[in-house]
Amino acid sequence: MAVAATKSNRTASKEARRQQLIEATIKCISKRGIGSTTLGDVAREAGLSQGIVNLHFESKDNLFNETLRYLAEEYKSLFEKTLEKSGPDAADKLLALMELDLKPSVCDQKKIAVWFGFWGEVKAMPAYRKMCNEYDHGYDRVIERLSKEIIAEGKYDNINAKNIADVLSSLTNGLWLSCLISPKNWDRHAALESVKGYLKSVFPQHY
Amino acid sequence: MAVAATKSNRTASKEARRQQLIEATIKCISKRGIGSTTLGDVAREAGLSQGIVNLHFESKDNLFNETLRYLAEEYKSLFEKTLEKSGPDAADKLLALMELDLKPSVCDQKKIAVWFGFWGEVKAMPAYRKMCNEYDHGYDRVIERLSKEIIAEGKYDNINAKNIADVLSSLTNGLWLSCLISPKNWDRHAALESVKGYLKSVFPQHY
DNA sequence: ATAAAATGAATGACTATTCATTCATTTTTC
DNA sequence: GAAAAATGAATGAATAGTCATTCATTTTAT
Repeated sequence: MAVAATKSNRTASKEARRQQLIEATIKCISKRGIGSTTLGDVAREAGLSQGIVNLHFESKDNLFNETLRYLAEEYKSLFEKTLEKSGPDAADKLLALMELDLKPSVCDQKKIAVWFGFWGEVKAMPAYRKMCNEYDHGYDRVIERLSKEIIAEGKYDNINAKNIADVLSSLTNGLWLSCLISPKNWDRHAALESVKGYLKSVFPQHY
Repeated sequence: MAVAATKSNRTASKEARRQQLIEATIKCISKRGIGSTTLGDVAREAGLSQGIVNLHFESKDNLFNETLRYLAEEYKSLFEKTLEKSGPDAADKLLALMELDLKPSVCDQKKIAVWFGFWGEVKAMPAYRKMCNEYDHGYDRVIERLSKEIIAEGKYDNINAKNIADVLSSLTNGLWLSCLISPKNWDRHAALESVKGYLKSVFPQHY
């Protein structure tokens, strides 16, 4: 059992508190949106006191930045693990990565609400844009590289790996948005079929 | 010349003022995000006084709702005009609608920033979700119907019109998001090629 | 002159941040 | 091993700043 968990509720380790507050922030943002999430809300959600966020995060801005970074790191780690464990072919890896994006742990209403909340504020906070760009660019390059391999293997003509990567990343983001806006009609299985349908149509020999 | 335009700057018609304030709102949201757009900002952007928004829109909430409705109506009208004037075949109509989404007047950084701003707040404001759903659903049905026609014409096997419609709408939203987040690398032409590439791969006889 | 439109200072509600105090835990002392 | 002292996490009331909204007054149009 981790040390932090053995401690009483009153004094948890600094790291555990930060984690607890970030999770409360995700819940609050997904319930109320960024605009109407107050530090009081976050503290209440975490079952702690008014001043607690400033104690651990210095400022509201910083809490939000760290929350975004937390989600970005979590995704990054899943992405890398997936890339590593899937295979052996590029086609398997590409499919595994697309499946990852639609897994319940990634394509989760709470988390998506936070992502879109931040994207909506991207103009106001250049820090968000910078962070998003840095992470996303890396993923796009991986997808492009895998596409290139598949294209070479299949001797596909007339298709462009960059183009495929663009479509796949846009498609994923778009599917997430539907999940956020029309959760009632949202169907994880149908979404995956959409992605597979696309892969089949561009790489018919592989899927 | 329209009547409104002939009036002096000081006292414009009610409609012209509302329009002016909605445009100022779009500018402000695209610059600062929804979260930090104040009524003072909007008034200043419009070159008017502090209390002006409440005079014409009653409340901030109402101003934001009307702004969203304005954008939605503007798009609706473009969509209908495009559907009507393009053709004659379903394939032409479908392409024209996809091209519409990437035209500078629609795929415009300022407007997209507003859309995503609202989407980010969708959890907090059920009114937004309702409005988005109502409009979007109508477009999806049109796209699906056109896809069905194309499928029938081309006797395409193994493809599902609903699926195509989902992909196309997700793809568009995703391309808009890239335009918002990475405006530096954003390339309208490449985006259109991505969409065309998809159409070609699912409807090879038509595109 | 009257009505309509616009102004902008004033109000009041809300909320991020601060900080003196409380409390559980750990360390030191004897 | 028990009592005393120190630590630092957590609290929550108080502060300070922001901003939506109101409204008495001014400006403009007819």
